[in-house]
Amino acid sequence: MVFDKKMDDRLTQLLQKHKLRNTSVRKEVLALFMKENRALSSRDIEDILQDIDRITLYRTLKAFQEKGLVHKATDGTDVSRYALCDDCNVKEHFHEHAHLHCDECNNTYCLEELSPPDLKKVKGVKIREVELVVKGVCAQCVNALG
Amino acid sequence: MVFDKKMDDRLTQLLQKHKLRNTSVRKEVLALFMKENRALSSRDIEDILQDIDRITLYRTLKAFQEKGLVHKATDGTDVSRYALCDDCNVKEHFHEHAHLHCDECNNTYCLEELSPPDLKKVKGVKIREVELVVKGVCAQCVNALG
DNA sequence: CTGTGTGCAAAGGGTTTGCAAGTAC
DNA sequence: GTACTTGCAAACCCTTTGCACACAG
Repeated sequence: MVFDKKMDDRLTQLLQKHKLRNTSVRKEVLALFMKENRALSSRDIEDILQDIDRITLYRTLKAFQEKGLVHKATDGTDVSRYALCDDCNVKEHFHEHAHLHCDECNNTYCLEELSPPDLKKVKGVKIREVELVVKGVCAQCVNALG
Repeated sequence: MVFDKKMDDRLTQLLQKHKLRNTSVRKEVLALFMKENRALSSRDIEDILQDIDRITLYRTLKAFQEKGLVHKATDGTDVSRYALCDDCNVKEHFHEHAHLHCDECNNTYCLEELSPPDLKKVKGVKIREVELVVKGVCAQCVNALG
């Protein structure tokens, strides 16, 4: 995949910002995350970017996650999915948003408008991160089904 | 494992109530769920009940889940964990509670006192189930760590 | 007796590790 | 030049499937 200069610069900058080396695999994967508006599993990426080695992909996702470029999107399924950390605080890696897993298309989307409840009322435990997992049918499929 | 009569009756009744045949494997697994106050993975159960065949265990958990005796406890890890459906509506299998996964002991507990927020405000999607996934340190470990 | 559960073996799917060659900086 | 990344093979772990035997109702 060849990107136009503007896109290429953007990808390079994002990688550098997260202290990740600027390789073609990483740029392709990152570009895919920016293009798709859903959480991607390793399998999803593999199916779309067919020229990428599966093992390299696992390591790429691991590196992205460690450097705070993506986060694991818990969606209640057995498959690990990842989504871009657009706005999250990289240091804390705290994600106060929700994910919707669609029963129909089997995709997972971030529900930006939703945030988990305040958990101050829970006594005795230390809370580091909260995620809201929603299962149902996404807007696209609701429309398609009529 | 041999249970006293009272316990044995209780196990048998619970299984019958959920239209599950009354076998020794199922009684042992069910008894373990009742004893432990945490969500159990297949591996957890296997480690504790060492005489139980792994494959039978998978099938037992699947049957329990299908008959509404246990539910999958989403906790953001890669391992599937199950917890007893004490109070949930079996028909809908709707779980309005939260799970806390402890970074220290790696266990997952139900947070009964917490319930997910009302999601009526989300437009355009159809919501079937909501789970709240909390990551942090459980009460026991908070105490142990001082 | 009939349908279901159990246990073994084998296979499947996703993920990780070891290592040699290649590449970014 | 050095440290990191890539790609292939192999291994690993968790889970499912097929089949014969055993058991609950």
